[in-house]
Amino acid sequence: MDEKISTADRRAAAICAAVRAIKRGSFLSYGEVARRAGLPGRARLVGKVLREAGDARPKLPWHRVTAAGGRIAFPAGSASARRQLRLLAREGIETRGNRAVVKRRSAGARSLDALLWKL
DNA sequence: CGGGTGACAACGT
DNA sequence: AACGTTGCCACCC
Repeated sequence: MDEKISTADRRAAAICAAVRAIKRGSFLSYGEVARRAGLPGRARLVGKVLREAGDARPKLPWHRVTAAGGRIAFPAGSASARRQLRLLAREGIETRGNRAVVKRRSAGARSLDALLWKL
């Protein structure tokens, strides 16, 4: 049975591999996972793959994948969001509201919009 | 073939 | 920090 391996399946496999490669205690954004899987620009595909993998691959560390800037992709307060936050916290990742705290490089980069808002 | 949709990202206001 | 827009790509009607 020479199963034709569709590109979709090949991509899904690459994405799962990239997710499995995320070390315990750290996390990556969808875009970054896509890039590491050799699929730059396919962040949305990562989301789709993880959603479907949820039913079939309970071992996959899906909780280590966040939206840009550590934001949790699920609606704040939803069961899924709380589940993900709990799993991250359990690995020692600091969480704040509906996000995983990203290591800051410096404190001065946000002046721009902070101004607009604040005043 | 055209339009809607989504566990996204980047940018502007 | 919070929305709205646009770009993006794979899928499904």
